[in-house]
Order: sequence, then structure tokens, then C-alpha cells
Amino acid sequence: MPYRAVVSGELAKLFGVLSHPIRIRIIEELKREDLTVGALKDILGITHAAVSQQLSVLRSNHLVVESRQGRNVVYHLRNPALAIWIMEGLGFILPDTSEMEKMRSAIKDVQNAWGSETKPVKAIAKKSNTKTRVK
Amino acid sequence: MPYRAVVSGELAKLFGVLSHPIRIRIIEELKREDLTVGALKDILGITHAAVSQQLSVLRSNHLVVESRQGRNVVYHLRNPALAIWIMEGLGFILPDTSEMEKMRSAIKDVQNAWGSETKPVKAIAKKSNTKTRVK
DNA sequence: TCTGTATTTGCAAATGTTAGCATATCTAAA
DNA sequence: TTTAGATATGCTAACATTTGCAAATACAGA
Repeated sequence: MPYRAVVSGELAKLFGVLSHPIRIRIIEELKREDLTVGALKDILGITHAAVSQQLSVLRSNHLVVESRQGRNVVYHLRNPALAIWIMEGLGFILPDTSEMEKMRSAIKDVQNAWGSETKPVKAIAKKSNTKTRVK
Repeated sequence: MPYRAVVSGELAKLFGVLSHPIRIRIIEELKREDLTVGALKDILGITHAAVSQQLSVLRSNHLVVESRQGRNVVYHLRNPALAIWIMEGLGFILPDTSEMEKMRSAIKDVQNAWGSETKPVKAIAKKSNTKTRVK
């Protein structure tokens, strides 16, 4: 039954794609509304190259989909449920005791924020760091 | 509102912990039953050092808990719901067209396997390779 | 229509950092 | 001493980040 190895490998790859704060942030923002590279650059406060590069990772792994709109490229989540699933992962985080309370309140804030900011099923909307290691 | 950065960082760290096939496999096996390092070594077919190393990553991130039993060390999931949540991530995997069908059936197999092998909800019980890159 | 320019995005290379593996050594319990 | 685990070290490969440049498009002017 080698399928276990295959599937755990695919899952690991998915988790690898998500193991970057900027990519998490991008997904978080795309849950609210479809955005261009420029808009994400402003929201996240990073260079366009950084945004584009992280988007290319998400794109090549089919988590986001692009669609050109004139000179802009608008990105949206292929499966919006992804953002919800990601947020559920908060339940498995056990913060360090030092940062415990800060994290607890932060998690609650985000849970509230994500809960209220429901993405309007919308049409063609148009406007507008850190490193993470394991050991 | 810097909490977004804090939380996305914590989430990214969690995903980083899970971005390794062996660690996924370990969680998968620990969902069925608590296991020792030696047992995991046999099941996964890797060296005890490799098992111990990956367990230390899981342990330092509070995903698994150890308990000595004589000369053995038994590991179990801190929160068994973690395994279920991980499996839900399969829904966001879009396999390459080449491997499409193989993956589809593999995913179904695993979903079935995980579905049936339910770990007894038990109380305070006390008993008893590949690399993954993103781009 | 054609041309030049600014805007937006993608892509590639260079550099620094880190994870994973294999091997070996070390510690704890019986 | 033996068995089960944990940890340290060196090597390799992959990742993150920045910088620069190329491609595509829109728009203004002739």
C-alpha cells in the first residue's frame, strides 16, 4: 500500500506551500476579495517582486487562479474553503507561555475578523516578513 | 493591527512542522494508536535516528506528547483532532494531470482507511521517505 | 494607425540561510 | 552491559530575499 507515502507526500507539499507568513497573508486577503499584485503590495507593505514570487508559488500549486483584466492581473482563491480550513489550524497552536496571553487574544481577534469579513460572492472587483522555520 | 502578522507567522510555523512526509506519516500512525520510537521505526522503515529527529520537531511544537514506560518512550497526539484536520487538507490538492487518476484513487483509499481506523476516543489512557519541497 | 512611454507583472540570477540525512557518539533504564 | 532514544556534526540541496531586466498592455500624440 504505497498510497500512504504518495498521499503524505502530497499533503506535505501542500503544507510546505502554506508554511510562509506572506503566503498565508495573501490567502487571508484573497478570502475577503480578489486582488491585484499591486493591491497586495500595498496591503502587505512589501515589494511587488516579493508578492509576485509568492503568488507564483501559490499559482503553480493551484491554490490561486489568475485572470487578466487589462493591464492588471487579478488573483482569486481557487477554493475559498481553503481559507476557512487554514484558520481552523489555529486550534492546534499552543503558544509559548511567554507570549501566551498575547497570542490568545490575537487568535481571538483574527477569528472574529475572519468570521465577519465574509467575502461578497462578487464579480469583477477592481480597486485599490518574516521568516518561518520549524526547529 | 499587527496581530495578523503574529497569527500568520504562527500558522506558517505550524504548516512548516507539517510539511514533511515522515511527520505526516507519524501523525497518521499515532492517530490509530500510541506508539514507541521503535514501533514507528519498523512501520515507516527508516532509522531510529530519523524517527527520533522528526518526533523532536513534533514534540517541540507540542503536537505530540511523550511518556516514558520503563525503557520505552511512548508517543501520542496531544490533540487527536489534528489528524482529522490534516486529512481534510486532501480536499485542496489538485494533482498533476499525469498522476491525476493515480492520485484520485490514492486519496480515496486513504480517506477510507482513515475513516475506518477510528481511534477509540479513550480517556487518560497511558499504555503502550521522501523529501518535500515547494517550488 | 503607428510610435513612444509609463505601468504592471513575471522571470532569473546571486547570496545567505536552513532543513534533512547519515553517521557516530552520548544518556538513561533494566 | 545491553537496549532504547536522544543528540551532535558535516554534507548537500532547497528555500527566501533582493536586484535587475524583460514582456505585455494602456494611453497620448502625431
